[in-house]
Amino acid sequence: MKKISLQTRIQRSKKQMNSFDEEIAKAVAATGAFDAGQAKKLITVPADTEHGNFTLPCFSLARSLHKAPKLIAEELAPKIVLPTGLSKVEAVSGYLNFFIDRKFLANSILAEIDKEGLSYGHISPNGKTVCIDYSSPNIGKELAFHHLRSTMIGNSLSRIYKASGYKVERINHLGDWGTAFGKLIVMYLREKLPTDKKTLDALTVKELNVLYASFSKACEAEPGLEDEARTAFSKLESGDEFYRTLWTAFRAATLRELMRIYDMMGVSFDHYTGESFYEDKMPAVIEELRKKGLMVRSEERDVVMLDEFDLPPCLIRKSDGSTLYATRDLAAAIYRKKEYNFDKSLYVVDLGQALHFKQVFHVLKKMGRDWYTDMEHIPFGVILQQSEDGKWEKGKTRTGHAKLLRDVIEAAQAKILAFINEKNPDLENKEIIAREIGISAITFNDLKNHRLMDVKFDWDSALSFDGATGPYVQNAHVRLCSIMRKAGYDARIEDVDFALLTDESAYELIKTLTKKAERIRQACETDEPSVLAQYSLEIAEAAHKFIHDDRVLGSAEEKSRLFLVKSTQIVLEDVLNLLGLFPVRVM
RNA sequence: GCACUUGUAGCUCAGUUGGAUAGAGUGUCAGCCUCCGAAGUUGAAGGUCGCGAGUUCGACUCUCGCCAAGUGCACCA
Repeated sequence: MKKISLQTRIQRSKKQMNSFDEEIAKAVAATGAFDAGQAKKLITVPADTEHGNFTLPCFSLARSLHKAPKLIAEELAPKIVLPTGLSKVEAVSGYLNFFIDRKFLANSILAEIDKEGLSYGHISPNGKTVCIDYSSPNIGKELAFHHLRSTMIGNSLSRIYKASGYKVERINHLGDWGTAFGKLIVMYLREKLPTDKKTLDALTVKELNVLYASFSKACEAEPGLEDEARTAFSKLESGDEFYRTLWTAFRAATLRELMRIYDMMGVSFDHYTGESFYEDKMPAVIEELRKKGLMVRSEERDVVMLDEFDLPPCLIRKSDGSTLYATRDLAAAIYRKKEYNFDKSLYVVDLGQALHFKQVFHVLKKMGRDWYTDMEHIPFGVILQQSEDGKWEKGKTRTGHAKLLRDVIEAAQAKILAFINEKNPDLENKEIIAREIGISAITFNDLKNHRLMDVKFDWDSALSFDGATGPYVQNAHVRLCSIMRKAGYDARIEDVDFALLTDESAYELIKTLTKKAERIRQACETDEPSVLAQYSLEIAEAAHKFIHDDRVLGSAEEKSRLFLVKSTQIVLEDVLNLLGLFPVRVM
């Protein structure tokens, strides 16, 4: 007797899985009522399970056939020869509803997860490169709470793109150049702080932050200070060695603290090419603009006019000759295209800068860089916190009242730790686990809704274990791990009887697992980590319900159910990874 | 003034790309642990999908016009 290899079986079932809609379309077309293309377009997944796994509305035929849709469906249903893997077709009020064979579904999906593991649902390399510019904080300031959004959205997107087959260049475009450094230098010298090497090497961000605050304060009494700062930056830009020494020290101090926090959050980058990196690449850009006659003199400044796009002019150089944000972004865009030859270049930056990016992209267009269409601003809303009078407000940076990210992380960790001490005091490494859960909770709170929504941050709901939260999703993962641990052996697909995984709870869970590839695709296409955050909730819910309804250990169905537990854990772990959450195994 | 973003249950939000009776969480009320983590689960109540037209068999979804809130709009980034 010939045995069909597992490999062949999987390939066969996978093919059938991915083309259910096509198979249905073909089967329907065989009746002569629809053509296959038309039918495939109409087939959707109904919201309600009662209406099957796939549905085909027949309303569009009503006119051409001069018949009620209800009748059309009823006449069609008995004529349809069901493709493999489908168990029945039903005609209900104008819809043709198709039902998948539960056993077949369980078999094909679990075999696929068994074979592909964590990368189930991923796409193999497509040879394309995407640059993702995220986090990009300003040097000299500590990471504030609102920097979290770009960091976490970008971190998640970089993982999602990698899972979608892209080569990803993760870029931290540090704000390490610009007038801000003029301010720091002015203040540093004004306060007569020591400038010997030892002192400079030991500088901390905290001290720099104090300098910023005192600069703002001093400005109120002495408005001329702003000009002084601009002059100082201009001097730095033109190569003053002493200023350069100070700048290097400021940068190094900030970077040390940044790295510490990124490590803690599990965030990393391939390139720390900040704005200063493009310092020597800007003259060529300016020269090109001049040569092409795009740069004009206006009110003492050099600008590129963008009237034809209904946009305000883009400033290239200030009246003192120093460069601006846009100049550096132009140089950076051109450098990245040359260096990485990207197919896509993303900028994860808050919504407030939409106009700036529009301008930069259009200047590139005028420069004849037709790849400007591959660049995309990925905007997001701000983080709001509730004030005493109940109003949602932005955290403010200028007044220095903004919450520091490290304080927020510490507070979250403490809160989770207190909870662990109450529920599970003997847990090993509980400080680290508490920190991972705390960071995940904050991250999840940030990613669970659409990017463009403002995040209304509320401690109690973000760190709660109930509802749509990070801890809730992690708890589901932990419970699955716990059952696997207690089983004491590794579940194998050879021991599974798929007929035992067809009850309502198991079926719903399996159906949820089938959606992974589609959700990753959707998250990537729309640059929306929230798609996967919502999906993780769906998985957690279905998993909770399954282990609530279907006893695993000690049951007659143990081996089959344990395998479903394992498969679910694998899917959930990867989704948590894609979101940038820590998939903890105990808590 | 112009541009962009957002309006869905008391509150915080989903809504599978135009499909069937608009769904979760939270809060309120009522259930479920001799049983793998109750950090869970079941149910009740809660709606003019901002307003008004249009497109069509069908609109929370697409188009247009209003209204409200937020954010940008030439020497910060």
